[in-house]
Amino acid sequence: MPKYWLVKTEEDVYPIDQLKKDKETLWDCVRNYQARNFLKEMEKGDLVFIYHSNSKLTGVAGLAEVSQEAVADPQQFDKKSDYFDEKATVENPRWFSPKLKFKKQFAKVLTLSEIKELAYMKDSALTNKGNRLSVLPLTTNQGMKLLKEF
DNA sequence: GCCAACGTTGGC
DNA sequence: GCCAACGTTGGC
Repeated sequence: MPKYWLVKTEEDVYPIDQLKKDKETLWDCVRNYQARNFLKEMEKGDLVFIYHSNSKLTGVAGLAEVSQEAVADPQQFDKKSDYFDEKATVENPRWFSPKLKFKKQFAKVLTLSEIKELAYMKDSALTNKGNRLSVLPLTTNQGMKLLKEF
């Protein structure tokens, strides 16, 4: 049974269209411990909703699948990267990135306000107050029902 | 661009 | 370990 997750990306930075073109990408540059821990928990075959935050249309735009479990995020070792972390070493990396494979782009973006009206989405890190986490788990029930909205 | 809600850092 | 100051996220 695959688990369900939701990851955020800004439409300007890495939209679902780009994932579609790339077919597969390393989900890197996440620099938040809670989010990192969820990235490490992802298993091959898990389903991941792609959410556009800070965008013209804020909401769920598509679906991806975990194609490889998390490895050390290479950006943390690259001095020239904005995501360089001087406290991270190859032997003891701090940040991790799974590989995500494009599955589908939804015909329309399911907006945050629409998601908030769905009773089964009432209790999630996405709809609760705060909503700053960029990687979050959904329950199987939420994931399965959300898929049917498209 | 504004602002609420966090998360992180660093002094003590 | 506490907490103020600061930085970031994300909705609007």
